[in-house]
Amino acid sequence: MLEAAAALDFHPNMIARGLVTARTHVLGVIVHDVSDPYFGEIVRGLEDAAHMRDHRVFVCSSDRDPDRELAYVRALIGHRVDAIVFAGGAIEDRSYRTQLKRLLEGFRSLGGIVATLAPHAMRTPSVTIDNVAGARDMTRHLLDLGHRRIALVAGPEHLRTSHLRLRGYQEALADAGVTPDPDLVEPGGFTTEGGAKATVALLARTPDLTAIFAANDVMAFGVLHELADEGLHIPHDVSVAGFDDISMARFALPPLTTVRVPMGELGQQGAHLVVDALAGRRVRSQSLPTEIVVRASTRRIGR
Amino acid sequence: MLEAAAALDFHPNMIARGLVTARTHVLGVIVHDVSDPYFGEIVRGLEDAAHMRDHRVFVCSSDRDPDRELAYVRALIGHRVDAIVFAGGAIEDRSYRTQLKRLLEGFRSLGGIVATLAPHAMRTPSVTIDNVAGARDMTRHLLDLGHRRIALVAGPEHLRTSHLRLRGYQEALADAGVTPDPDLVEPGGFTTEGGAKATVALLARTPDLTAIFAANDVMAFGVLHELADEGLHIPHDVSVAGFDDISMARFALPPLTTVRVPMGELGQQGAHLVVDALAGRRVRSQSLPTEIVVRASTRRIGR
DNA sequence: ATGAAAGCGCTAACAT
DNA sequence: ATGTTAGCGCTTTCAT
Repeated sequence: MLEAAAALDFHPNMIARGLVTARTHVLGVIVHDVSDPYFGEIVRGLEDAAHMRDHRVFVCSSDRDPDRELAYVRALIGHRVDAIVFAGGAIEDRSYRTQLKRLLEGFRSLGGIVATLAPHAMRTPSVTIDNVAGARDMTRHLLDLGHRRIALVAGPEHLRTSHLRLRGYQEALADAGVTPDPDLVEPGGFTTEGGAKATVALLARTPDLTAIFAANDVMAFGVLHELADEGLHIPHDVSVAGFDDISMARFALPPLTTVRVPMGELGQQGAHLVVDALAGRRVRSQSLPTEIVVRASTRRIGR
Repeated sequence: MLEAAAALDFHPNMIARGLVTARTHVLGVIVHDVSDPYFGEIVRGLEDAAHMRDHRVFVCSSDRDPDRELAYVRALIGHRVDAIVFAGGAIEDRSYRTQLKRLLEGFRSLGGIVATLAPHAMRTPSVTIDNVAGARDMTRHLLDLGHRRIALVAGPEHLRTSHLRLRGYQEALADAGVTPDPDLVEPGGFTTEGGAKATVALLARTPDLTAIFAANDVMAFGVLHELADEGLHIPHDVSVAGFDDISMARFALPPLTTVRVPMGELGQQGAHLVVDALAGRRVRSQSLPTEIVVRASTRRIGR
């Protein structure tokens, strides 16, 4: 009978099944933007592992807009997804947090699972990396290279991930006894455009900088671009470092020194975590290691 | 009563609704790889428009593997998605085509809609660009700049999009009376890695080339990288052009001359097309315009 | 062992 | 206008 079904391309109706089993085999992932390489790679990993374990995934790009994010969460609950995965860092916004919390309580009472792939205050199982350590390591690397005037192109202000990477940078400077200079820190919004703009500001304000650490690779591309535009040579005049190691990073000119974040694995482990939890297995949060990858965009200071 | 529902965070069950209305408000999009910038931007556009019109989207990265693609189509049918959108060009494979055709017949008989955002032989409504014209225009641009030895880093061999872009290149050369040289054409698999490798091969085989046209931007990044590695200056020694205009293209070093494909709009129009069709409106295929965007990676030949 | 029936949460068609 | 009921395609329970 099963062969007959297969031969006739009979497709059992997951919708009907979902109604009775209360399991839809669908996961929702909320990202800032799927077309951002960082999130694209996470979604790809998540999708792969989910597909392997017979689950489908809804992509939801929120642009970090609280209302849009909430609207997506409501829609996902309406579709009775089995789990919601928050891929990006928490948006620091009081009203958003309260509303989200309420929604998620309802979702959980429906049997839903929530997980995060980035720093959140919520007590949900998560797969993350240590943002503070990553930023500290890279800053230390720059320090070891002899740099003292190290600028940071930071992430968006209201984002937890930004705070953590900023803290890592500050900690490394403090450890090395370098006086922190607020003028050396400029937010770049985690966009290439923003990275370029921040570079303009930094160059004007602190022309004595010798290195620029961008809190993500996408911004580092903007830094590289702007510096080249100014006729500055990298790494001769200025060293540049990024964070994430998106696949384009090694093809930047010059190839970008960066903190490798295993985005694909973050997504995969995230999928496994929620599917395991749905199967009733007890799951635990984990932290994946980061690693400095030194390429040609950074160099020892000085002649 | 409705207010009470809203206040209590009551989320009507779309699953149950789907069972009776035979509409799930879910779209499936099949892409080569969400983490590829080209597809990432398409998915983003599709998702935006779908979300606006109250539909959710399943992402399915097939890696252009026929079996994986077929498996995804089966899964999507099982989930009774309202529509399946094929974002990538047709895979030229006999057995795959037959099987796909059968599956889609079943899907249609269930009331499903199929659409494509790239060249396919299927007679489905589509939103596309003219790949031949785009490649012809760019080749002509290079020709106008005085180039005669123009290499092409082509796409994967079994892909319809590759054939079309190759044809545009060939047509422009023929129009200009330039003898085509098969040695100037090397496939690069539509990956950055492949673009770099193709460059190595081309440089060895045809050292007299003065321009390299990569059939997509992702490969152009590899070309740029490899050329820089060889100590060649762009555009002084070699002009480089791409295709797609992914958001990183203007931040390449030097900024990449390319054929602008409106990926986001492709996705948006794709979503509107299928949602309109689902609403019973009669829809028609459309072709979106491409445009040459000249940046710093190409220059007039010459001494 | 196999088969019949109830019910998941909705919508639509019906009756009041 | 309102309320009631049948049924969507499955799984699960219960009777045979």
